[in-house]
Amino acid sequence: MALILHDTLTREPRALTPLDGKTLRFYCCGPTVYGPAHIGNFRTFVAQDVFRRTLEMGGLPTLHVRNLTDVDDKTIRDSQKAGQSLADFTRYWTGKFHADCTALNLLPPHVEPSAVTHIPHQVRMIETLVKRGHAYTTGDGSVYFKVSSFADYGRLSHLEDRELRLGATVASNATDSDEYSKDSLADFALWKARKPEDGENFWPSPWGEGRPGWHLECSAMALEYLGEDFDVHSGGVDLIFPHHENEIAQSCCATHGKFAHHWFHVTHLMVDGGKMSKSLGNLYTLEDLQKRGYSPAEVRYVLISGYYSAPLNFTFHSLDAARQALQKLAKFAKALGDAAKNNTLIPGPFQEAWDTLNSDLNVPGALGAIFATINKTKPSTLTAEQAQQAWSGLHFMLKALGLNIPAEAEEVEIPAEIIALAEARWQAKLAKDWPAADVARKELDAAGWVIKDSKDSYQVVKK
RNA sequence: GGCGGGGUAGCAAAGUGGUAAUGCACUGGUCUGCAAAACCGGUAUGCGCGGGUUCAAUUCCCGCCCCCGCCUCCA
Repeated sequence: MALILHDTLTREPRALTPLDGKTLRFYCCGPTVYGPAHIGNFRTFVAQDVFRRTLEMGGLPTLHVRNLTDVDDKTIRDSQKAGQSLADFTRYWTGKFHADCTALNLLPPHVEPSAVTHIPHQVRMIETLVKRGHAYTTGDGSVYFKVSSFADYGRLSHLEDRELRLGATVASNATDSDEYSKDSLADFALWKARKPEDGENFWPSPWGEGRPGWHLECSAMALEYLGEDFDVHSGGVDLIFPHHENEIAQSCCATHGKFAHHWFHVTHLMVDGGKMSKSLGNLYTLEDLQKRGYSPAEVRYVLISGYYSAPLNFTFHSLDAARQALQKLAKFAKALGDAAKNNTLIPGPFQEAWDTLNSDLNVPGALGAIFATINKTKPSTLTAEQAQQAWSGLHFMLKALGLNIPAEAEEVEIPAEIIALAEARWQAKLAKDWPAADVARKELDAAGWVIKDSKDSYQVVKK
């Protein structure tokens, strides 16, 4: 079954079949490594991860390329502020990013190229664009892409000429713009001439020392690892314009290919019903949430629990709900029994959930179908074979969604006095000495332990 | 203003031209000395508002209101 995915460019759902007939090749715009990524960033990366997992579980191999932006205004500025070299600074934040990705159970991309290590590729591309008349140099040694040279510009974002011309008018009227200003405000930098504030961060080029423009890196790296034509390009909705629009323009003008054939954009995460921002104090990192006692798996659950194309409202209540939902999945898996475990993962009784997932990555619909199946499946009534199928189907879906269900509460050391207290309470209970039993239970509670009684035994667990 | 995404129960969130999945919360029951835990149930006459089409609309059409994002380097 082929995954049906909405395409931003054609604005319609389209079945994904690999251009080369074998491997689905896709590019994702990665993070700018100048600080900790927040959960909004991760909504996009997690959605891309579900995308990849869905393809692979469906039997289609992928080639996943995601870049690291390790040179731009922000990385240069903040590395200087931190008194570090750009390389040291971005290495640190790249490490943090990778740790978060691992915690969130994101499959590492097959290729993770960085802008700094692909300067020659970018320079070559600029040379081609200049040679073909799509780019021009300015007096200071910068190079700009000439937007008016690409007729299709604006097709992805559906921006009309009016908006683009608006920029041009402003440019011609600007009195404070420097003497090297570009022809049109819509034109964007491919190569930025070295400036004093860049410090040590400059590279040689045919146009003099400088550094590459932001938009170009993705085009150059996609070309290097995926070729002139590839299947899917993905990123947050905010990148549609100008970033992806510019990528299309550069790439189509520098090659003979069509660049990405399908565009997959993930809508932004909202927090408490509004935009996430530092000033509102509602910008969270994974670390922030872990400090509050939430697991990465719970965060991942929340991030995938909304349709990728619709706004998702993040709240702490939704994290609590995610915790319970994961527990419910874990309980079901456990109730199937150890004998149900097997290595064959097929959707089986969870076929409806799998179909739903393949329908434009409808994760909330798929989760609903998973729970619906669970609710009508009574583990105790299943034959050994049925239990195995249920286990297989559940784990097939969990793998496709990248959800790790909570492990059995690992054996925590229970202090001797707690064991003694619990035992005393149990004996009091057996002796029907209710007051004494209740006192013991209260003491345990105060100490952070809770009693779970069953017919003829009990359990003490940490609160 | 232009473009795009939304407005469904207390919260979150699917879905459909024929009468609303699912998770949380809430609530009833079983169990319990009472609880907790566990298990079994229940809970939207209604899908932003107003019109229209239709035997039938939350689902299609028209108008309006509100929220979010983008409109030059923010996932």
